[in-house]
Amino acid sequence: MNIKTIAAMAGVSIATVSKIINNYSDVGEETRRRVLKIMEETGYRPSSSAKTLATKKSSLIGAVFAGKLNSDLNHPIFVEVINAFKKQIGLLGYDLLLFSNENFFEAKEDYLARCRHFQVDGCIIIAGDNVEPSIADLDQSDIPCIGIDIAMSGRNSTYLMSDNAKISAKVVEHFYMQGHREIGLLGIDRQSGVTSIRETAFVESLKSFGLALRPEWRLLSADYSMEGGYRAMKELIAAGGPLPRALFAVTDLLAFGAMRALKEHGLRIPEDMALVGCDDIDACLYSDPPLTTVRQDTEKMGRLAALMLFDMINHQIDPSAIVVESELMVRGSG
Amino acid sequence: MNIKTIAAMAGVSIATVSKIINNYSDVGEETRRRVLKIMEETGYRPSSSAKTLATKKSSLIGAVFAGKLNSDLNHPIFVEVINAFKKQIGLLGYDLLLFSNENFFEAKEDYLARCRHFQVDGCIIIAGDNVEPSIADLDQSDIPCIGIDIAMSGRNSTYLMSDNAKISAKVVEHFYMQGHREIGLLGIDRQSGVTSIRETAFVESLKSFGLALRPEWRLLSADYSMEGGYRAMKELIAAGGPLPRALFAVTDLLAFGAMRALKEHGLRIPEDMALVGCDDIDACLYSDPPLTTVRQDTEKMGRLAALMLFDMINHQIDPSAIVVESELMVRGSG
DNA sequence: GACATTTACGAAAGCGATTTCGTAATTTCA
DNA sequence: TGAAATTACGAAATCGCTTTCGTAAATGTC
Repeated sequence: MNIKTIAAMAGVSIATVSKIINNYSDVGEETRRRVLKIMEETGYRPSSSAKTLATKKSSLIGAVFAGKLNSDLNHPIFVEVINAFKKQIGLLGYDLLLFSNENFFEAKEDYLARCRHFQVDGCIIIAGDNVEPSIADLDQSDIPCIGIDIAMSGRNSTYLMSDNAKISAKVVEHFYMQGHREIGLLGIDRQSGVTSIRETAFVESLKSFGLALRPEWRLLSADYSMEGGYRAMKELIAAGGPLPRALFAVTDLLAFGAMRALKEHGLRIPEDMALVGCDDIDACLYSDPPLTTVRQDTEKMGRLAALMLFDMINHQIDPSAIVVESELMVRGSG
Repeated sequence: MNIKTIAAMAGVSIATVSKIINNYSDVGEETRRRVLKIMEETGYRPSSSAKTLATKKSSLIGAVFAGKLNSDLNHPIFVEVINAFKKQIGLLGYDLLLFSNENFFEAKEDYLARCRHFQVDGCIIIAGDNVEPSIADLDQSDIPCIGIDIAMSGRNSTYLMSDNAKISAKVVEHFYMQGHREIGLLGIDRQSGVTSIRETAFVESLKSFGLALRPEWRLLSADYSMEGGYRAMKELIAAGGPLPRALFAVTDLLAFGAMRALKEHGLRIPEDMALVGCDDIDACLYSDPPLTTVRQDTEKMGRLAALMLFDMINHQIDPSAIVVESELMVRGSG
């Protein structure tokens, strides 16, 4: 079932059928109706590969998961972003191509080559920590790209991220308003990614309130797991020194770990220690007490990303980066 | 940068270049090396659309989210399955095409048409409740399909699901061995999908132990949300009658809801009521107490699905359905 | 009524690959 | 050494669609 079949059935040339498909004006009204009817009846759909070959447009958006979360759809925040993105981009007539990055046959993951291979019209890059350098090629290429949680600098690229500095400021202010002065930070043993922005901004923010972060209250986890948060808090308690009365964990998972450690030692949340996480993953609602946290508006992030990318593809505008506001969700833990 | 460029640079015909790309044997060793070198240096990659057009194979797997979870990547279990699937299918040389199903311009979601449009080599169908009828067309088509949590019957289709009946049996046995005889069920106000299998199997299993499910201990939620579980449990408590000593929730989220309601009334878990969920979503580890649940081996499910689909595509075998064993994860709640 | 426009359509040349088949050149073998 | 077999390559058709350009017929204009 191809364009030739339709043309033959309608008694017209394939050029005419093509013109009807693409809404050209130089087709007679009666002919158009006749061909349209046949297409409807036969359920004909033009081949995407032939169309792409001819037009160099694929109506496909490539999705790259870069850095530490390589290939991981299974990330509480990003899956929400990509989901919202997919919805919106679908409304705009595109489908999402998830690049596999498990192909050991290729020494290096050359995302640019893969984008060209599939002739994607645009690309979304979801970034964890330690993004691989090949992303830079994509960034600098002529393919419209939008980065999530990664700063892009290319002429056809832009990015979108939460205002991570503001997130920390909001938490500090929240603690301060509640009367807390003994405040700790549970962070990550790493110097890259959005969480490190949160950490430094948190310290800065404390300063602006005339507070300093005591070194022993700066807890460090080796990873983002609950286990990491648990261990860090255990160590702090074991050290026997005074504990902070409020703690900001740069990630909800870390907060859950800390929460467990605190409970094991009979400490109450928030009475003995107020606890605030970051990201607002689903589980915040299921924990006991429900975790106070900073909500990243993932739905908005995904939707905006799609809208921006669409604009870049179709009007080659050169947009500036987008910063999405976050919201403090005050629940039971602090 | 196309095959013609490479051919010109190497001083051979495009036919020869193509043969080298596709590992034909009738190419001289020296020529092969020379062309390969040029391809390497220029970073040339054949166009996917041209290749697909010529071969009718796209190296693409279509992913359809059908039924109640329409378009929702954001589902605790399925996202893990699709993630594992993506990994494995990537190793086998395929990429994943996520169909958008938000395109209002098409009255009905004709997945078969879209598969043909993109000439996907195979298709994975992730199914929630109330699957739309158009899935049947896909099922009966010549396109190799694998269903997750949906029974497929087509000649080129198969499916994979957890042994949901066994899941319930395991829970009943667990409760029984712990000495529980007063057992309740928290289910869904619906007659389709895997959870209803769990419900009926649970009742059957109780019977096999000589137990009956008291009607008032069969709690019903309108949806799968935590809120639903919370409300159902609230009502049961408000009714004032005797409470079961053990409860199986067909979904972890429902269990979390019930857990909250119980806590609000000062009831302890598991001392006053043992609670077991189903699916083992991440949050089970973060709840207090950690939720005893039945773990679906999503990693295995995704991997097996990919392997099966690959076999179906490449050896047109006609495989039988796969049932994946689940495992009871005994944690703090029951 | 003669000429200029407009309308409606089709022929044909791509797009970038694959694949069949033909054919020189080379090797094998009796 | 001559015929047969093998090797190494290329010409050309093909996949299904888009798009330019040409043209016959219909329409408009004065």
